[in-house]
Amino acid sequence: MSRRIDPTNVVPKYYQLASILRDQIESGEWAPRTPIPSERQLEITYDVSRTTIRQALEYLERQGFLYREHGRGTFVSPQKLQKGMQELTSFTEDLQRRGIVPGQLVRSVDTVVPPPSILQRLELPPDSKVLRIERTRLGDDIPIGLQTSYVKLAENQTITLQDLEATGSLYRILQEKFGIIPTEADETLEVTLATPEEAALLQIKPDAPLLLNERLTYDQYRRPVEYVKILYRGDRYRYVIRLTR
Amino acid sequence: MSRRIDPTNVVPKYYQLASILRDQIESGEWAPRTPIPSERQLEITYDVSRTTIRQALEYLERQGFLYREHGRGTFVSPQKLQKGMQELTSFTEDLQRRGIVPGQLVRSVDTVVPPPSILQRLELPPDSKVLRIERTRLGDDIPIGLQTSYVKLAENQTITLQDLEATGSLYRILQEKFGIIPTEADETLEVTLATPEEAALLQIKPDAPLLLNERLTYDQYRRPVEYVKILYRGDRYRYVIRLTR
DNA sequence: GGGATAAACTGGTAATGACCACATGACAAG
DNA sequence: CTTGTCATGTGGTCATTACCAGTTTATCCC
Repeated sequence: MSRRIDPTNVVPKYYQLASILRDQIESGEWAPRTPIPSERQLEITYDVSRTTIRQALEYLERQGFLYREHGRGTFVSPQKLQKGMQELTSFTEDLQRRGIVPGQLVRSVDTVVPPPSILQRLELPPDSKVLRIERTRLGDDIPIGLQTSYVKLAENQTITLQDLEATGSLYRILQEKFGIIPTEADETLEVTLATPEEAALLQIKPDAPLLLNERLTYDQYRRPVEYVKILYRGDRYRYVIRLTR
Repeated sequence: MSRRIDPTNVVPKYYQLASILRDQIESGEWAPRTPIPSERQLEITYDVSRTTIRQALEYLERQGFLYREHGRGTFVSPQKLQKGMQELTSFTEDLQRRGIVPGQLVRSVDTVVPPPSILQRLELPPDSKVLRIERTRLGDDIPIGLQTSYVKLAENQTITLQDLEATGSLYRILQEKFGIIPTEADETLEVTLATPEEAALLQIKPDAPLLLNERLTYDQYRRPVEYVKILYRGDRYRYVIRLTR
């Protein structure tokens, strides 16, 4: 056993346990496809109830680290499945995970009245104003995507260029400044062709094929908070996703 | 209260309860954004323990029907979020859900030695044979995608054209005939251009932009079972996905 | 040796009871 | 009226106990 569970810690026990077990998996101490100790054994080892054990295991199972077979045991997932790609992540984390150095150029931050279709998706009345952020996404310093975000904010809330350049992450700002946690999102992907303006910004030819990614993000109260449109260079970007039944 | 829980039923109580609650939500009896009864109240109403209540609620929460707010209650999700799109579904279900009549032409079913890159992804030794299925996917009788599946099967297992035409679903065959349950998958999406052959099959011009969807599917034991490549017409298909944190 | 059976595992479901953390509203104090 | 406090209701965490349902292994019997 590597670490122990601290009963006085404010972090829940099941979460502490999950962290410990995840470490054992990621360090290779427990090999893929091999069974981990049984729930009754873990109960003894870590001196917590089976309730807690199962809560931790279920958490790791949902993240793709473990899988269970009734009557046989709980097993470590093959490494390929351990990368939790099913989650709602930002562009930044996404590229980092793939070994590409992410970067961005903020082209503009302003307040506008967006097209009606976008207002409707954000569940806002006509002529409402929202924050618009236009960015160029970079991978290893090469432009790979044009991103336009429309963010629903309350009257007294705003985000500045300085905020964005300080953290680089819109999601972190939303969470830390306004307590808004992006929790769910609907996303679509389709093919389009570059307009001359888009082509210039992406340093490609007009009519070159692009991957169009649209996303509507909801917060922890299931209110739409952000509509995003990203145009990716077709030759430099690939969208990756994990699906679970 | 509509239905009751049958304690003698082989179906677990939490699952029975989840079905009942899901019906109340889908029928509109419980409106979006309104709180459902508290866990203590449901305990009394359905005469089961809070353990069971919470198991049912957690299940529905993961499916997107409910969301919780600590200290406030459990709420019905907005309808848009109730469609479980994050799941591993087949092409058929996918189109049906979007109101398009799905169809397919099975172009060929045979056994081949696939390219090394595919063998590697299926974790098979060089020169292994796999089942190849080539299909044209139709939406409202128009070709919208070319699908090539490579399926890992044991020596004594095979799938025939008749099997496929009977059910139309490869996944159902895998499950019912061999007990293989597709559980997880890694998927990528990118842009390519149509070769002359592909263009002919899809009734489009050569070099027209296509959406390339590759998928590696794993079974309940986390073994790769199927590699799929689908080429969609860029002007007739849009990929839709739900993301959850 | 072969085959049926039973014991000893595994995870899955369920009940009960306790306490904690957070949100809300009633109410008293200023 | 405003502010702070406290009671109450909500979901979140945890321990304990019991039994069920699959799987594997040992064992007995032929």
